[in-house]
Amino acid sequence: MRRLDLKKAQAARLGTIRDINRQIVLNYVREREPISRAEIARETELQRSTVSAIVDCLIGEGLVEEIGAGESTGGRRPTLLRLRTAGAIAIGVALTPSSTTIATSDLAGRVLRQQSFPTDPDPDRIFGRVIDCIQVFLEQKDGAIEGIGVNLPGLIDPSTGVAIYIPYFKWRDLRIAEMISSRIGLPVSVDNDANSVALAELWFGRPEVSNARDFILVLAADGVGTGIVFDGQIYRGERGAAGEFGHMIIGTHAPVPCSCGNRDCWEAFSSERATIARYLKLSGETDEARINFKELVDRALAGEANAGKSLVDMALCLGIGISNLIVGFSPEVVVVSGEITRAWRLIEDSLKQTIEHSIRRGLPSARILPSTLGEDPTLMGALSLVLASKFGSTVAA
Amino acid sequence: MRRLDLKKAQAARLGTIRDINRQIVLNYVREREPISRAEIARETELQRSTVSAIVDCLIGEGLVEEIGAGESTGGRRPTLLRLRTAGAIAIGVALTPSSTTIATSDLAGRVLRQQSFPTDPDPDRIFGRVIDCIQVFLEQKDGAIEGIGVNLPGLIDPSTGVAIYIPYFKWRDLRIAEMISSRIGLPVSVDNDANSVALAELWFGRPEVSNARDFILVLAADGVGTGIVFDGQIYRGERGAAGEFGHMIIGTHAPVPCSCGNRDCWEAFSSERATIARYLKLSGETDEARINFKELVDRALAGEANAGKSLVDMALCLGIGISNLIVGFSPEVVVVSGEITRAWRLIEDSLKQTIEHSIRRGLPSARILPSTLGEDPTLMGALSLVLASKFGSTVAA
DNA sequence: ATACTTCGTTGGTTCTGGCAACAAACTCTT
DNA sequence: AAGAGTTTGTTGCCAGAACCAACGAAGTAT
Repeated sequence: MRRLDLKKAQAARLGTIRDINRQIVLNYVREREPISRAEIARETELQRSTVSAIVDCLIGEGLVEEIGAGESTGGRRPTLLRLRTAGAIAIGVALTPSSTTIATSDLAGRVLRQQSFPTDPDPDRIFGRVIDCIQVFLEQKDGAIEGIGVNLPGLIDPSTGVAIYIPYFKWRDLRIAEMISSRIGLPVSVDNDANSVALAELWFGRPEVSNARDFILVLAADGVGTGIVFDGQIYRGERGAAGEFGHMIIGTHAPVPCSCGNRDCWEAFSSERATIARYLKLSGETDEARINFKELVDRALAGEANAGKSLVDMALCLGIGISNLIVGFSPEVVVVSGEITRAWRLIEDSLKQTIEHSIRRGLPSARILPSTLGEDPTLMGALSLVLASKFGSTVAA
Repeated sequence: MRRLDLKKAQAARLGTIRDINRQIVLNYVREREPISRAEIARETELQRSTVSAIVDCLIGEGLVEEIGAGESTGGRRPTLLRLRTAGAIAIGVALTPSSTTIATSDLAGRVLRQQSFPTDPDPDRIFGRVIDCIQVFLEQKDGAIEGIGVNLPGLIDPSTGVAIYIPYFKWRDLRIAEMISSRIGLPVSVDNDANSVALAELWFGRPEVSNARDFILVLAADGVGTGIVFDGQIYRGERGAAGEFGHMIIGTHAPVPCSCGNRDCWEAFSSERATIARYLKLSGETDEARINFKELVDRALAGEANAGKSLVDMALCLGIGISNLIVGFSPEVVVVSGEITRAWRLIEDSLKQTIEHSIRRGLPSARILPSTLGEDPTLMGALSLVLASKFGSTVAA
């Protein structure tokens, strides 16, 4: 029961009906491959002839391909269809405080080529290198790249492709989309890291997550970011500034200052930086050559008590903020992402315990799951910015 | 860029295109009346002939009517259209802890007949009376009632019409929709008070609010409820349990226990009950015949210092929760509703001050507005449950 | 008066899904 | 082994809705 936005609402033209059905058929192929025309017709209640016409069109566009006949169920064998994944179609750029990763992927989100290097704090130098790297990928011509997705940690306006503020490097108002697009000539989508990881979970996560219409992604990294998915779509708020629940107040005297300067934000308690600070205090180290969070997780997994304890503390703090979000949103699922998920077995209990404890009587809880995106969720996020636009609907319900 | 829900997605049939355009044209008439066919055609970029066909159809259904010719702009004068508001079309039932109000309204949300009585704590008795009252309204036959909307304060599942838990009366699992529908034979929509007031703001609020795609409504009454509007639609979450940010933790030692039993919820600091408790403490009264919150506001408006101070305290507490919501959602607007808005001039500064103070650098703030629905926002909410379904879209974008 | 605008309608065209019939390909029964 | 029955995918025709062009109606400006 949505209220129409008359400024944006597009009246349905003759082609709209086809656009809607094309989108639906494409998504059936994506989610249920291998699948036959007849089965799509049964599920959508479209005529087999209509589905055939649309599939012919999708095959013509190179999005779908036939892969021979399936099993008979008492009659002619169905011709099975799947996504045509030959060749690279998207480039993703994941910029984090420590490193920058660039990769190409096919239509199904499988990474084909990948390259990483340390992130240079000078914006001109790092984006110069990113552009060079993109050009190398393009010259390899193993597919027709249709777009570039970039994510970085901070406040981004995705509609203009401007990075408004990146706290870690103190970058302000970088016109990233324009910078890359003017050199490369391809469309560039830019978004916040947490939002784009949420997008990746929505499109490429495990079914428990990707089939949820409403969920929250909590990305615990150098800061704490949240991505909100509502009705199968990323909620961005005004100027793309939503999802900054990391700055929700949950207490006082955090171990480190938040990127916004305060010491009472959720982020100041639950980020990787906060956890490293706690670990250093626990173990009495004052090593300025700060230990890497990755190493800290490794030590915890190897059984080092102090490392384990600091991760558990992190989980407890994460749990407080998550419980607040569950109470307000009542999402189906909360996904936790970031390096810490490697140590899931060490923290799962603490996390869930805090949450169960503070959920109010009568209100349903939510499932808490670790990220389902494998090695590099942030990279998948960057790629999703491009891939989701191939499958996502701007029109239909 | 929405991800389709294949289980729910309806393929576009031949009639879909007309449904979409019909909805768009109807909403142009609603929002821009008086308006001509030609202007709708210009704005929607549909053909004038197409718009005419759709308008004929809407006139036939009794939703739209012609009201003579408008001004010429150098050629033939346009025929102006408006919503046909003759007769009652909806019945709304607003049940609050103190009183229950029932009213009929026309298509534009204008209240035609209205009746109130104290709310009986016994569910059978109160709903019996509600049903009797509805029947009286129906017998008056001043229109064709198409549906009944009911709201009440608590946890509701709108999809089944069941009141899961109403804290104030300790009602559990009342099948309200069924109860009324089986006696009256009309469709019944049931929802939480805050959600339905948010719906009313979305459809019948001032343009600053109703044209916002994303806003949050904070209903400060016996409890504190929040209604979340995302992308022009009410966000309900799983089992309709979203919007319970009233149970967000914002401190300790609240003046009264929350309806959930704890003393750390936002609601326990900012509700009418909390404010009355503060007032009684300030003024040294211990009168068990509790003062009405309405009276408290009257006294504050009359200049009584203790009454004013307790309202200011309420505003400060409301501000803390609101600032947390702004940081996370970045909504365009936050609407405050409830009896307290009568004293807006007394509390506006305190409210905005808390919020400005805790908004983080770099993040946009939001406009804070008092409810724009006049006398009885809750009643408008109940009516909106029916009216929104006449205009809302389940299909188009 | 005459020319030009704007509005709303009409009749024919085009696009797209619905429908029915059909051929292809396969299974199962006799 | 043959025929009956099923399932799949295609083809040709129909119908609904938007598109388009033309037109009459009703004004305004010269």
